[in-house]
Amino acid sequence: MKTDIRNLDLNLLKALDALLDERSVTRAAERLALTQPAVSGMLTRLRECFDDPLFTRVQRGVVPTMRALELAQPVKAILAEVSELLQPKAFDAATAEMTIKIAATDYALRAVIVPFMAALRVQAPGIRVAVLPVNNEQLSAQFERGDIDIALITPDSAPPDLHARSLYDEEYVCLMREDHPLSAQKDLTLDSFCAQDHALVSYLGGNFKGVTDEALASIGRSRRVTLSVCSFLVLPEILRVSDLISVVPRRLTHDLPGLKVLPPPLAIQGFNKIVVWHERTHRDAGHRWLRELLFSTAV
DNA sequence: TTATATTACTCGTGGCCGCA
DNA sequence: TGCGGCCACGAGTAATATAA
Repeated sequence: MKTDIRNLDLNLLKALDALLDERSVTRAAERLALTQPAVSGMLTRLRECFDDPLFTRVQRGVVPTMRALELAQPVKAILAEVSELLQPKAFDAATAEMTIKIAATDYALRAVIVPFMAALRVQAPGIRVAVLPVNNEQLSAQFERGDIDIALITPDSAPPDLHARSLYDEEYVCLMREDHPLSAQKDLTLDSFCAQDHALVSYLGGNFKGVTDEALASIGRSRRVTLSVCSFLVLPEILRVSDLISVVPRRLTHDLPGLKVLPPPLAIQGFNKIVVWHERTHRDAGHRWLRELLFSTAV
């Protein structure tokens, strides 16, 4: 039989390597944790593969042919490369160069991505981040195609086939301009809260009701929402130049000069923010490091 | 005498096929 | 399309034959 890669496997190369080192079928078998006949059989298959006797029998063992000696170094090199291939690739954040794609709402952008980026720039300056809008209906497909690597969402919109971990529990607070008439109140009353004109964020746009209205309805009260915007990011500017107040997630109220935060006068159900990712990136050292950084920077 | 090669057998795996 | 049964094949072992 002529040399045919289809009949050659790594175990045969390991046997050839052991035979070249030991010059004995019996000792090669001991090294490979096999029996002598097993290695003898492997030698037979090696002889067929390379169309050469490879080893000739002598009084105490076997001696390699010229062909076998030629193979010694290439075989060792191949086995070393395979061994290296099987080692998990080390990840060095300081020198890593990669792009991570994160699906996030503008809320998550400010609450999670901003502190994440501050730490990332220091620890891994070679890593680029692309933030994409969240598309709940397409999330699984986007992960499968590799369009996104991580998504920052709420548990109710998480597909069951993804890995998920809770990031934090968010609560709502009331936000208004610093010199707003209501800001003088130590505790915002329900009556003054309901009497005020409100602004809210409707992620899909155009909606004038949210979790605050549901909480009010449950106690038989209501409010007037006069502005609905589709982004959290413009809300502070609007509140600074108007008498509108707004109920917003607490993490959006950090570092907002000219605005005041008060606890809402009723219980409003908060929400849980989670991170989801696909099996495709689950074990990758770089992605694992990035996820841990995300968890450590989200407070 | 000692080490290698061969033989007979066992066991695990993968391909094929029929069935629900 | 998935599952289970059947079969063939390869690789292993123990026992034994053979060669240096």
